[in-house]
Amino acid sequence: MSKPVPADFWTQPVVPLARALIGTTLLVDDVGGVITETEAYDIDDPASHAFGGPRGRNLIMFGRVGRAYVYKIYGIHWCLNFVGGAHPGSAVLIRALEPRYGLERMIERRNLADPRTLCSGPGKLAQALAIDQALNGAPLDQPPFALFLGEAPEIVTGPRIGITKAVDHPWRFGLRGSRYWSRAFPKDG
DNA sequence: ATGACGATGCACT
DNA sequence: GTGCATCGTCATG
Repeated sequence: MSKPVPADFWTQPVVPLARALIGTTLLVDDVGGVITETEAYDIDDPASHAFGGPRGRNLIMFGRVGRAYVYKIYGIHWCLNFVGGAHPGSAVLIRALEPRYGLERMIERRNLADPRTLCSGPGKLAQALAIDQALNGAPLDQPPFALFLGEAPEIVTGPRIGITKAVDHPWRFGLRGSRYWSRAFPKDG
């Protein structure tokens, strides 16, 4: 963990932003680790909650950058996004991280001890870091959030997971060689 | 290893 | 009523 996030970090286009977030250390209340997997979602993107313009739950995506967008999926799991990009209506889904800090609290919350699967998926990550609706709209540069850039790592790329529209956009990014992904990336990536 | 399936709430038609 | 930016469990190869 090293330098804090520069002020213009969040206003770069969302795809480079999603790449830049790989290798970043994310803490929520001192629990977290190194982000190993992200996905970009943009406004002109049928798979995005922002598609079709500002309404209902997606309003946060059209608000200030550098904030959390948290939503519930399948009635059960929470998912954490970072609002950012060159224009309103874009965000980065945080899909996985390598646990480094607060392992005991993650293990409690997940009721499972294998570090490999503690945060290997957006729903698991949210559960391990106690992300829920209460953090929707919360600024990422203030507690309980803390974010620290690392050295720029090597990145692998692939199609996004779990969507049925715009399936061919290669907007999923991973920390090359990490064992802490939700699923493998296709070869060559 | 891969695949089916249910859980459970809410946005949208 | 339908469809999710998912996960754990169960079954089968």
